[in-house]
Amino acid sequence: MLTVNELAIQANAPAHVVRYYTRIGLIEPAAQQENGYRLFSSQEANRLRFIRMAKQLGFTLNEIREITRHAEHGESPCEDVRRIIQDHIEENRFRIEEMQKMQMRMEQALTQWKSMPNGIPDGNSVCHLIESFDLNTEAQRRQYHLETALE
Amino acid sequence: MLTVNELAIQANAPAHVVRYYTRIGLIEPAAQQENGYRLFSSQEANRLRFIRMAKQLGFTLNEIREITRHAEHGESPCEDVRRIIQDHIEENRFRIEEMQKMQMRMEQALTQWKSMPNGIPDGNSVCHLIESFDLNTEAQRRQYHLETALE
DNA sequence: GTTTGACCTGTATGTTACACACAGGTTATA
DNA sequence: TATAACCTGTGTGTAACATACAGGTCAAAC
Repeated sequence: MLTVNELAIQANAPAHVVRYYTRIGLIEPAAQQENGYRLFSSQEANRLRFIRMAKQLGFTLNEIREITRHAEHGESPCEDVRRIIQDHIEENRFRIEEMQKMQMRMEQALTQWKSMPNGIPDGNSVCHLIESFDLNTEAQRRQYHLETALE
Repeated sequence: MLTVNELAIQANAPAHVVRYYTRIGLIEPAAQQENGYRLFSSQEANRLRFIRMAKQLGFTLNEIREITRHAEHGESPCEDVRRIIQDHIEENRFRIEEMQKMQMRMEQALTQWKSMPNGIPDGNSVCHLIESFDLNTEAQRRQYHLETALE
């Protein structure tokens, strides 16, 4: 039987994460010491390792919960796993694109601001750097055309 | 004077976001109708537009709060603005890389799994598809170090 | 004149995956 | 036996909204 900390070490996860997973019922202690400390079976260590791997693959904890629930009823969760991972791949593609757009906006802003002095705020303006930021400079339009032409 | 909805339209933000920003004190109604409805000045519409713009550039609401607080005290927030966006650019680069790695892992998993039959999980193996996937150990070691380094 | 319906209001709570604080328990060393 | 380091469970805080809820407002239809 493993305590929280021992389980954490075995499954290569922070201890507070073990406590969190226990709290939301993703893993379950097999027994309890008289002092209230939780004790886990080594089977539970396997489950925790599985959870961490699945998380590495981009599954949410709720999805993982679904998968393990299926598995407990003896049904094969693999169809679900394939479907979920397919969804994640598409969602990730979208997210990565969004982040890259954000990166471009930020870099462009920094470039625009290089030649601008720091201003002192009046009542109307908070920060003229941000307020004057122009997404549609000539340089970016050219960049944009280049990108879309490649799609 | 603008109601929540009118302000939302003017600043091109969802109304529930206007309510949220009001609740956390990022914007402030100038007055209140007898029925409790909030009324905003057009200057507040400027501020809201600023907030939305800053968010587009990747600033968090807390950062925006700091910036506007500086501006209210007559201090120029521009230095902070430049520094913050520089930090965000670096952090974002890291995150994009991580996402791309995860994307690769998932695609790799799908390919590997395509050639395998579905299995009925036994007590030990929750889903042999996932467990059989040979996780990129290098990536995981780094992830773990990142997590433990923060403790 | 009232009733229907669309639309609006504020507040409360749910979301995700933890991080941190707290008060107290345990264990090894001095 | 006292002290310090470490561990325990529980409670609350976090970001930035999204959703639900119960009710208010206003114009049009009857």
